[in-house]
Amino acid sequence: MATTNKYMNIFQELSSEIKNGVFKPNALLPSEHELCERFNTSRETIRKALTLLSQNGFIQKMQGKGSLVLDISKMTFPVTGLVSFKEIQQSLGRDIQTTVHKLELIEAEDWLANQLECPEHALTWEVVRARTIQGERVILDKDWLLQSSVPSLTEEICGDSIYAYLEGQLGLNISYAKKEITVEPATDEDRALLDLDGYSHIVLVKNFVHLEDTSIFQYTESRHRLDKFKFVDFARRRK
Amino acid sequence: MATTNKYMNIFQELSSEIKNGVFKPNALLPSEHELCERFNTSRETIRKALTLLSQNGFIQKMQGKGSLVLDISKMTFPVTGLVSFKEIQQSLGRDIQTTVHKLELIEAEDWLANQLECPEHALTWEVVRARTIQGERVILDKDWLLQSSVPSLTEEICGDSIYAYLEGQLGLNISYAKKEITVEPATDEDRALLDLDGYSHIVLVKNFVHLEDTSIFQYTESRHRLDKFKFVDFARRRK
DNA sequence: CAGTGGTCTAGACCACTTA
DNA sequence: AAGTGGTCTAGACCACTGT
Repeated sequence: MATTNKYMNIFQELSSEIKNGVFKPNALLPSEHELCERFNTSRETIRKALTLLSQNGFIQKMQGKGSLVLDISKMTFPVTGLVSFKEIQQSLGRDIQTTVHKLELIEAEDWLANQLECPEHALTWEVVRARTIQGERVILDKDWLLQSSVPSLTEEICGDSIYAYLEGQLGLNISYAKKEITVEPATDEDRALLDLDGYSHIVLVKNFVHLEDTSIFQYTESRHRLDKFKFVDFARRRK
Repeated sequence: MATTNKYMNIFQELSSEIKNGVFKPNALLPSEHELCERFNTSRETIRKALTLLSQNGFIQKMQGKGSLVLDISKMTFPVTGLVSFKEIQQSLGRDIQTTVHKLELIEAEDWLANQLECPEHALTWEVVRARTIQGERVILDKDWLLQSSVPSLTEEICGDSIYAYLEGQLGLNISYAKKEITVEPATDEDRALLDLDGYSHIVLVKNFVHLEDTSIFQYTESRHRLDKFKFVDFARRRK
């Protein structure tokens, strides 16, 4: 829970107080000066925490006035950014089953080596999983992970959350990702492993995940039935 | 060009140097200490500029090593965040025509008042525009703007860029927006005003745009033909 | 070890809001 | 005028990377 960072701790404490209604929407946070006293720290440190709150949609800072608490309930929260399928569904309190259809160590073909920006024939875990929500198989997740970063992988881990294993057990440092969302014709595999319900197309979310050394170690295709797809994004205007 | 902010100027100068190849991908930026000397400023100010570069995908900071320049060309840049249709298309060098189908001042019905979080019957500009790309009408933009924020609106402005008018002429301060992306059945209006090419569904991007006082002043539905939709997102992991 | 970035401080000055 | 947030500074100490 407690990270070593002062401003990170303050951010987490304030954000959970907002979530728990200690600070209500449309009210003002205590002033930066007051927060300095409460957390016994300097103003720049408080400001780093407030900047994080602002970037994550918790508050709106207004010069001369204060920091206004935004209404999180209106934001279908935080589905944007680097959040795994499981984290999102858990936050919605959904009931999900995962079926692992494939878990193999393969050699990367040229198209895959291209996506992963790795040498051809690099050893790669290929994982195919279907996600069942409320009795319907509506998402097909296809993952490729470089074995150089992930030495071993078991069906048990894939049935749970790969992310939790990577960050928790392996201590991999994920730093950023690029997502691409498009709509594509459904493949035979989609029709076999999903309940497509007559839809001829699927929403394809490609995800390129980078480590702190900037190398790609995971490429994911998340294939969603059209009517079960939703993406929410919160963005601040950069002047 | 030159904002009053030192760190903003440094961010813009460094980012354009990266774009122009002064700093090449996979090379390191000068150290923070060196940048302090070059820009004649303190280290925290340099670090604010570098944080912006990092958040926007230009660099990856590595403790003990330095700031690595990322390969922007791989990022289909910056389609994420609060960028208007016109800005995106211009950045891709595309050839676009806009047809204004409707431009009326109406009273907000209940569903619209709900989206805009405004009183019912509030005076609202309703704008419907079709976007033609390479000869095909593939995007239908439906905008609603509160007249209290936008007193007048002409067909000429709508044919160009509403955003440029709002920020440039009216001086409106847009601060953040929430986007929702889903897939919906095409309506009769979609079929009438777009070249749907047989597709039964469209990608719907809802956009709620907020001002600095946090009020919503614009609600937009951007309806895309399935095969002409693409969304790119760059996200950093928040630990 | 020297050099890098990561965090934190105490204070300064400015711009904006409200009364 | 007093209180708020926005910017900037000069310095400190720490953690990590390389040689």
